[in-house]
Amino acid sequence: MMQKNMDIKKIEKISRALSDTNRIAILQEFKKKKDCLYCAEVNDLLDLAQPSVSHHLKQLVDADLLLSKKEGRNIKYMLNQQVLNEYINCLNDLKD
Amino acid sequence: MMQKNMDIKKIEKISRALSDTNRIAILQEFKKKKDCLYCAEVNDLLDLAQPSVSHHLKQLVDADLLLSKKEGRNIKYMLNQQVLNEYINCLNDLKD
DNA sequence: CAAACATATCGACATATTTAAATAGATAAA
DNA sequence: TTTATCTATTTAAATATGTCGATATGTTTG
Repeated sequence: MMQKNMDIKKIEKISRALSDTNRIAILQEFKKKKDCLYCAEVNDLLDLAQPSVSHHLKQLVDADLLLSKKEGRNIKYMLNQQVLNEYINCLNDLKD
Repeated sequence: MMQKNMDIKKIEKISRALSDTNRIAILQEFKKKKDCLYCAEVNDLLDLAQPSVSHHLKQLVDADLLLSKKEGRNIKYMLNQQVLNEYINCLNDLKD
């Protein structure tokens, strides 16, 4: 079931997570991969030190835009389509 | 004509404009009003000093989310539905 | 168990953002 | 034209954010 009303603090948090070119690039990378991305792939994607990448991934996870799953010593990330949809719905509600 | 691809810097700028509860509240206020908001109404809406409100409105205008029109000594703001739509389209493109 | 690997956390620094007081500019009213 | 009103800009202070080196934690491999 789709939650229609995100509270304003949640909208702020997601917007802030989206307000960085590195994090947007991470999200866009999901289109190229099937349905998941590994931490190491994100490290290769971005021209940043490992702690910085870790920081950006944490922002996205904390905003619930990404889901993470530990697989041995790797971490798998998946796009949280539901939260992204809820966010888009809130933006659509701004119109009219 | 709808521009489909917003560049990553533009997405960042709009996201950042949306990453503040005061600015989100401003945008949500457009639903209650017919199609425009005056600067003075925004001042009444937010519990902030006038220069702070001016700052937030500038962020929204600089991101092209708001259009402004001078009317005498007042300023009228309108939601830029086209840019909002383009932004939403970019977010939709992240899915699948 | 020891070494190698993957990711997270800490500490420090530089830059950006939010806020408000003071002031400036532009327009309307008296 | 003087005064009041509306909005923007400047300046400064507090807080937040992005970055990386160093290090810690957890996991696999030898």
